[in-house]
Amino acid sequence: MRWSGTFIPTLKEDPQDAEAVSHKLMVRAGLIRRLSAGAYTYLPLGYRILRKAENIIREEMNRAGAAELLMPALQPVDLWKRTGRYDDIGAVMIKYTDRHGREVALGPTHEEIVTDLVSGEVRSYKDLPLILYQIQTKFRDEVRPRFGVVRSCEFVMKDAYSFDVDAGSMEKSYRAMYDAYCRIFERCGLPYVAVEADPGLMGGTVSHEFMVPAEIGEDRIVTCSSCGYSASTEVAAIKTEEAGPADAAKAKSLEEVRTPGASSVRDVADFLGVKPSDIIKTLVYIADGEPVAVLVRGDHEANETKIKNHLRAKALELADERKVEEVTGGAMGFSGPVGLSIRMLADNSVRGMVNAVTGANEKDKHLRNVNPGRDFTVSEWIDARTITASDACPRCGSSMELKHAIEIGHTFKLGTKYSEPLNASFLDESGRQRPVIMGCYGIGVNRILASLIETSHDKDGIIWPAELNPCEVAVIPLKKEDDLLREAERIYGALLEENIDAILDDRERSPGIKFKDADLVGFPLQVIIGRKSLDQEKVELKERASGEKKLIGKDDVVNHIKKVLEAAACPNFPLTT
RNA sequence: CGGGGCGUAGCGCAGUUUGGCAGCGCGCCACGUUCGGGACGUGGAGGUCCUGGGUUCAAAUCCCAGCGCCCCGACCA
Repeated sequence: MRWSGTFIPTLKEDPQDAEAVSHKLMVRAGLIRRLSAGAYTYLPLGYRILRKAENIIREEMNRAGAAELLMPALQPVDLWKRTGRYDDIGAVMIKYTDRHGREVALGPTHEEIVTDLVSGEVRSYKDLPLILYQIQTKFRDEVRPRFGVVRSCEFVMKDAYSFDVDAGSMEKSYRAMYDAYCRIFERCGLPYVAVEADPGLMGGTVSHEFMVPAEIGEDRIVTCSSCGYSASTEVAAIKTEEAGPADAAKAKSLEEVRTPGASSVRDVADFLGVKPSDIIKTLVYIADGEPVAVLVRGDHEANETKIKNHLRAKALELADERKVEEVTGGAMGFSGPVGLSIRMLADNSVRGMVNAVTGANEKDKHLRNVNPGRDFTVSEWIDARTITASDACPRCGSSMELKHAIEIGHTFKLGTKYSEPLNASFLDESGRQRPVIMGCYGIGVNRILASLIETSHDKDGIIWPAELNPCEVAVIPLKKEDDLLREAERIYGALLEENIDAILDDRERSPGIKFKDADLVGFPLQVIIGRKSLDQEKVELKERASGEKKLIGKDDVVNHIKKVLEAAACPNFPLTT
């Protein structure tokens, strides 16, 4: 590849519409350009990286025994209606009505399609197990596209689906995929963490998210360095030493106080001179149409995933002002548990609270000295709040770290959520019809690039790992002089001969520009051919990551590069299945 | 969808408060000198000031409406 003719529009300054480091660098290095919010063009160099990531994924999926196929992005919506996800996912699904009046979706994911496919073809236990995958563009009408390719409306996903005869067999498929994911992210040079997660709309019981800690991450995870426990904050359980009942002897008598205008926890705490942890926050939710009150301590965050899972609700949302008034009889912001007759869930930490402050279900009024048990009755004590950095590890009790992270992969044990409604079944050895047991496994390929850059860059540009980069070696002649150019051509040609991915910077530009661009784009190895070194029959080899430069004989440099690349390649990971 | 910000040459921006010739830096083109970390000189090209409407002798600038983009929130597989 030659620089001229490849279309690598690099930028000296940050684009004004980018905030995230990875977004800025991808635009500056000439990897992507925005078409509209959430839709990006991959320029030649960006596309090369994307394809390298895809190939790493391909190699590891194939190695794990999965088979690649390609399904249509156009999907008839009735399959989605059969699994009940048409309503669940409806809003993010991009749909249109075709000329025959049929409703068609642009695939946001493919569980329905692949299950339908398999249901028609798999009949016997002898056809199983089976793991199918594809690498394809997905479409989602995102509420808020963000951070360049981190959350876009059109993105490349590797989605895999496993089909097994029983749970034990599915466990093996799941493990094979999980291990393959570890190898993939390792080879991509990502500092990833696999965490326990909530399956959400995908369904199933168990799921793992593969996360890359990064400031711009939209998800939050906790990790324990002592025992290795890690989980999404959506599901991380709280260690419940706070579950003891209140000390009744200390309880003072209930008292109503005026708190004009003070409705937020902060305001009420300041107004009454108490701590946020002395306040019981009362949230009114609507779960599948039914009102539910949820009590958490003032300094805690209610965890909607936990609440939703406890209620086994399909939809859970905070009640609006009108609904709050209807349910509590009081103004929004002044809700409290005393006298409230709806179903009431409370976080375990509320149980031990003595003489707490709550809303009085009346505008501008709160209650003091509220005591659980004496003043109100909770229907269910549950773990209803989100873990914080000060909580102990639920497994070993040590302190935990809380980080933002980008989700790059997600694996699910689905069970029969799709195989049952779509009739994907097989005959077992005894001739009995049984639904296949499924798993599904996704990787956001674009996010691999963005999260790698997010975690691997310096002031000059991007630092790519050995296997994932726009090009392994850049050959850079510094001057337009015949012998320099001739030597550059020779080395470039010899690298290609050796199957080494190389780019020749054949532009007539000043050395400064070539140096800056090479570091910005981040070619891992750079062969610099200048007057000073060539006069001694040598060229300079620069390592982008360390910035280290050495002089090497011009006839030895290709062999030297070969060795460096071999040493940098990731070792083969043992297959555990 | 709510809150905030932005929209002027390919890119980054000033000019808008107080209406009066469309600007700066980088990039681009030509010529010359340069050539080891974004060189220099001289000359040049390049504009729907986001769009539409209004006010005015006069609008990038004031008013109204709309569009686009970014950030925060809500939401999220």
